[in-house]
Amino acid sequence: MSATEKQHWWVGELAGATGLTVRALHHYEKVGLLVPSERSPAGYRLYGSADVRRLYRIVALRRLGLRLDAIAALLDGRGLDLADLLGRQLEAVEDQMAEAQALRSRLTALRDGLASEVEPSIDQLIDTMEAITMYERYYTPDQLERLERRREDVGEEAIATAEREWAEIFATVRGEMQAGTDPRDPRLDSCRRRVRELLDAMTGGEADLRASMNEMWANEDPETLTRGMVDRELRDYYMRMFKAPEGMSAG
Amino acid sequence: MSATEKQHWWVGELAGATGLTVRALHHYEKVGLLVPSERSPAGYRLYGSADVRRLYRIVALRRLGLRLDAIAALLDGRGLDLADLLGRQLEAVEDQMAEAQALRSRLTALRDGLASEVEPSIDQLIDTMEAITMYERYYTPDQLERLERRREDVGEEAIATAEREWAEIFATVRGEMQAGTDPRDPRLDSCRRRVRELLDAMTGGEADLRASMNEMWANEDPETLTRGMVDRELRDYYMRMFKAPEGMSAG
DNA sequence: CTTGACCCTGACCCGGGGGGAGGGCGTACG
DNA sequence: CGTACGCCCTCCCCCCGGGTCAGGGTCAAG
Repeated sequence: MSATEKQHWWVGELAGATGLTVRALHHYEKVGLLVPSERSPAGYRLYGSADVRRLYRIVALRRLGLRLDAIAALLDGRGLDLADLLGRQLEAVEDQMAEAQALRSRLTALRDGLASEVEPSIDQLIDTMEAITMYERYYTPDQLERLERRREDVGEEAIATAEREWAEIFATVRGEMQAGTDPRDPRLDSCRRRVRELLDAMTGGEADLRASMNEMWANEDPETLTRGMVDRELRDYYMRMFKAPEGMSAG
Repeated sequence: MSATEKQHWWVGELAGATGLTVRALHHYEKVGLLVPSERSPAGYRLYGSADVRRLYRIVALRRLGLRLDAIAALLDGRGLDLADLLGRQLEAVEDQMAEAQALRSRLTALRDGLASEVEPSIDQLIDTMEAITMYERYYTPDQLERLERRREDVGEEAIATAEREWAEIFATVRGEMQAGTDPRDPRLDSCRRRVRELLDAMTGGEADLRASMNEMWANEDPETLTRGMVDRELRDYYMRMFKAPEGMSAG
């Protein structure tokens, strides 16, 4: 109680010192998180040193993303297992990171998917979104992330080159199909080899990626998947190219 | 207009089909995003096939995290550069990912920092938070992430071992200090070597981490930094251990 | 006494709906 | 033909963490 020590602070001083706004301090009072211990005769809020200490704790806890009611409960010692609270907070943050990552992955996929268009239309955007949704049905979030990282690693040019290669391959295969060539004919060996190389480049040889890709390729509409480049007939011919001759079951 | 084709849907059907709630569809109508083109005599909302198509687009765009007003603007063709919108959305998502990552990093650091306590108190939590805030002042987010990854890589046991080693080193150094040994005395060479090894283990030999660490070590209160293990006197003695003899300037 | 910076309360606003009250329809079954 | 059950309607308040007025009082220096 020495006369030289400051007894109380006005709301503006505290706001300036903590980086909060006056309005925020009003709000904290309203929800019962920080009620100034005194008022001046004119009704001004007067915060004592205990209030100030409490405020600094509030600010620290806010940096963990805790909600105001959780902070109040903590500071007032009302139950709440600390470790448990932090654990649940961590879980919530990880959930929202996963959500944000999914969003980002969709947005970048969309950007890449629309990059070739001069002025992309909403229709194209929706189509691409449907393709993305399809991908999300077949790949786990983890797999999608790995695919994305691979795309980043190989770079845009390599991807553009690969796209052209696929187009060439499918053109060649379509030609053989229309010529009536047997899909297992050795004449298609070079195509098969190039396909294997391309797939290896896309998946980095990871088997689970390959499995998910095959699953999608077998079940989904190829026209949607390849944006019109491959129709069902060609897709079925293509799949027969890689089937072992004995494995032809009637199912 | 064939009689066999369904002309319209009730809200509940659409809600069930899209995974939205009836309430959400009411909301979309209120904000003008999706207004059913008809009403039954009793006032029931009747959605036509165009409405349904629009709704599916809304759902697709919502998966990008777009706001309802942005979606309405897009679907109504009101200006809005598509690429620009997606770019800004991506930026926003990346901001919120960075924020979530900062939160997660604080929470895990806190968990690790409090792991040694049986039943951590709020006071200890606040102290640890202050230490974390200090770290954030000296390391960039990127550096913090690298430090964290290194901690994960070396594992808990190695960290605990390192902690014990630091304690031993500081005990030894304190002994020499109290015995009046010159900080540059060769007798401390083995300590210096162990310190260098430990720092290398912590930073993986990355120079910028080392620089930030030195900065913090030089400027901050060592008692806070080491939770009371090192006081200012010992810190200063320790720093002189690594200074070149000629480099002693008066500034 | 005035001026300018500070303070007060009260109220509405944001986003994307959740939840419920109170009451009207649709339709299948007895 | 009644009735039971599920669906639908509108209207209203609630969440969270404050932002942003509006309208008026207070403090300290000149």
